[in-house]
Amino acid sequence: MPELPEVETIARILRVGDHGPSLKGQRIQRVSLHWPRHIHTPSVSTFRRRIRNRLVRDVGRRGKFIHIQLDRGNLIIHLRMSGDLSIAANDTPQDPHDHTIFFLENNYQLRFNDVRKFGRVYLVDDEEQIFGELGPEPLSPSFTWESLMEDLHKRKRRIKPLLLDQTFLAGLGNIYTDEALHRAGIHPLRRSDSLEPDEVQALWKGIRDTLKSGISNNGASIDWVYRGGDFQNHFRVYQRVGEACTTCGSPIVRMVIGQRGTHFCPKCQPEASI
DNA sequence: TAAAATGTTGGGTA
DNA sequence: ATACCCAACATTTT
Repeated sequence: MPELPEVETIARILRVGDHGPSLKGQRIQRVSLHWPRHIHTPSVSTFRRRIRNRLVRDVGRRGKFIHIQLDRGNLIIHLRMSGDLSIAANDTPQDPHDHTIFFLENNYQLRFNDVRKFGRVYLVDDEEQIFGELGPEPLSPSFTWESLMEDLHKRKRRIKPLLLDQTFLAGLGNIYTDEALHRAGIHPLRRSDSLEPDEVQALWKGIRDTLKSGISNNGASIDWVYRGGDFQNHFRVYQRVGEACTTCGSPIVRMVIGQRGTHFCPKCQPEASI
């Protein structure tokens, strides 16, 4: 479940606990690797050695990355398409897709479940090794509509793929990008440097409102991956092809842009003046 | 059955 | 250097 609100929801659960202990304050005894290619940095053997006996100081998020601060170094995890993290007691039966398991001192485990195996795990001294290339955090106070307009006008790209580019803005994925563009009334093929100030303001607000709504609903739970999130019931365009636009009633359409399915309302997001 | 799925990355073209 | 396309990664679902 990989976009900003889902990652934020998972990070919060790890940080404060849910119906069980939190990860914060726990010590990692060892790691069990059933799909060693999960480990991206450093080498698998070095990773095994360096993760032992590390104490978890805090858990946070940057873009779509989970950031686990240790007493020495940083454990950083990207869930990609199908990853999920949970804390489970040792005696809770494992799922066949629990590929990377961290054993904790309190007889619990941090389990990285990942059906499609696209996820990645990093252990680095300086988190900027991983976060350094990321664009701004959309919910941070330093992300303003003026800064967004400045960045948009530096480029000449179609707005949808640009918003998906994590070096441009960190955290948006396919669902929240489509939802944000609909809220802003902007066609996904519009050129970034063609957006007028009032459109940029609407986009800025659309992005932030969509993400905040996603977070307050604990993210979206779709397909076979379920986490208790509810945002899938609030989609206005995503996977609603042929259904009525919540604003004007027109049928939602789908097209492929930059190899990603893209959903929008042709009336509320007019193609005119692309 | 072929297509598509919440993501990224590397390679190639213009 | 910028913009864009395609394939790849691995698995499941429609």
